Amino acid sequence: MENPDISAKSGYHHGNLKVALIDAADAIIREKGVEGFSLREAARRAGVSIGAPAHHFGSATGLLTEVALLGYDSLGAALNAVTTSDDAGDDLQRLALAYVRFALAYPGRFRLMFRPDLVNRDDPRYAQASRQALSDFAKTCMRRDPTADPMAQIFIVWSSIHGIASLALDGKAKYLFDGVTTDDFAAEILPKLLATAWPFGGNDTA
Amino acid sequence: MENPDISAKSGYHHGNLKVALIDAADAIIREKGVEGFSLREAARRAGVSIGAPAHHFGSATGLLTEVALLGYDSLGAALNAVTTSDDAGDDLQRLALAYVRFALAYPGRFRLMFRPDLVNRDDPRYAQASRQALSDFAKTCMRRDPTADPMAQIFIVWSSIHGIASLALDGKAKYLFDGVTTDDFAAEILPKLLATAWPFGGNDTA
DNA sequence: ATCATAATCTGAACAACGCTAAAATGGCAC
DNA sequence: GTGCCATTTTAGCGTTGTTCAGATTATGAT
Repeated sequence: MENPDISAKSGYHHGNLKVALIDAADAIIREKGVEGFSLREAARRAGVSIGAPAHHFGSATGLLTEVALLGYDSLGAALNAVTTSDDAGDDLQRLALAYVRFALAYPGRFRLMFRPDLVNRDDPRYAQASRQALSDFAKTCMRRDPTADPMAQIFIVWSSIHGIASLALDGKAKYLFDGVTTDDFAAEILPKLLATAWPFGGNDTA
Repeated sequence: MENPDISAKSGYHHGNLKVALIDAADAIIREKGVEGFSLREAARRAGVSIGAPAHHFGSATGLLTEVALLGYDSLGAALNAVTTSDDAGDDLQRLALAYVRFALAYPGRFRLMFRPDLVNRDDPRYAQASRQALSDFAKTCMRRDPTADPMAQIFIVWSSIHGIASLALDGKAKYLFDGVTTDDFAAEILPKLLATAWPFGGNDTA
């Protein structure tokens, strides 16, 4: 199931244990969600003893922080991959779509990224990674309405997107839209929703 | 700290163990957050053996579900307590303020209510409680714009509010608004933010 | 009042977890 | 080769949720 050449180079020393553990943790979270993760199972999957991770990460939080950082990287990449135009409203709409689809495609990663109890947010790389992931997003916000207070605008728009992602991930969309599958929501309902009911999509100050 | 007459009626039988455990769990969550909760400590606080809760709730999830249900009740009460006017936009704004303030005032309860791994959402009372809590809110949404698709509108507005609450609770407001305390955010910044940058506050279709 | 039955609670056991520290092992510079 | 240092193992501690046999109390029928 996983990349076989990641684990076990040879002998007593693993050679690549740090990234092997991160990969194992990410895989567990993808398969069984954040709550299904355990440090011991990550060690097991990496083919190593239960005390080994401590040397590289100190604690479970240390390992999960690395996974969360990768999560922010992949979110940033997903947002960075959306096509841009000269209409900031359209761009914002596509960014929102990508944000929510990322959450639905990688629910474990996404949940982990916003779990302050599982992640060490004092790590300076955390602030850096989250800032970086949302940079395109922030730029587009300000391009859409340069007159508005930047912080206020970004916070409000981000909140809206993040709320949609969170509630959709928690199955509230299913609950409101009467038994629609996650795939249908991401493919059909969500784009329509963003195009019609979402107030940040149009070009207000063209 | 807790209500003393809740625990321990007399002798072998507790007499009121079910609600005593719910109260204990709620208190733990208030003091130490959702992650600080443990079934054994709830039993300890109720002055009862570690196996006792199982009889009433089956599992930890069972007990936490009861706490979450009370959480929805208190959220519904908080939303129900906001003053209403003939301007649906203003009302929506006040409801949003109350929603976010509830999340900031009861962070443990709020987080628990949206943790599918800790709560049994198949319990029919769960859907009922969450529907009930948001009923005022849904009504005001439709009063504000009767022409819009009800489900779409409610989902979008609720998402926005919920996102603000979640991000503020996670300290992202602190991160965006440069070292502001939670109290300052709730008292000063948030009302201003909702009045100016929030797109659902004004009376669009008066 | 007596007694069977149901409800309630105890206490011990089990498997799993995160974390810690001492010991063992292997690679590497010298 | 030898000694040092990073790495990994192993064993142990304290904690958790869950299960279950048995003890205790309440209830309701007779």
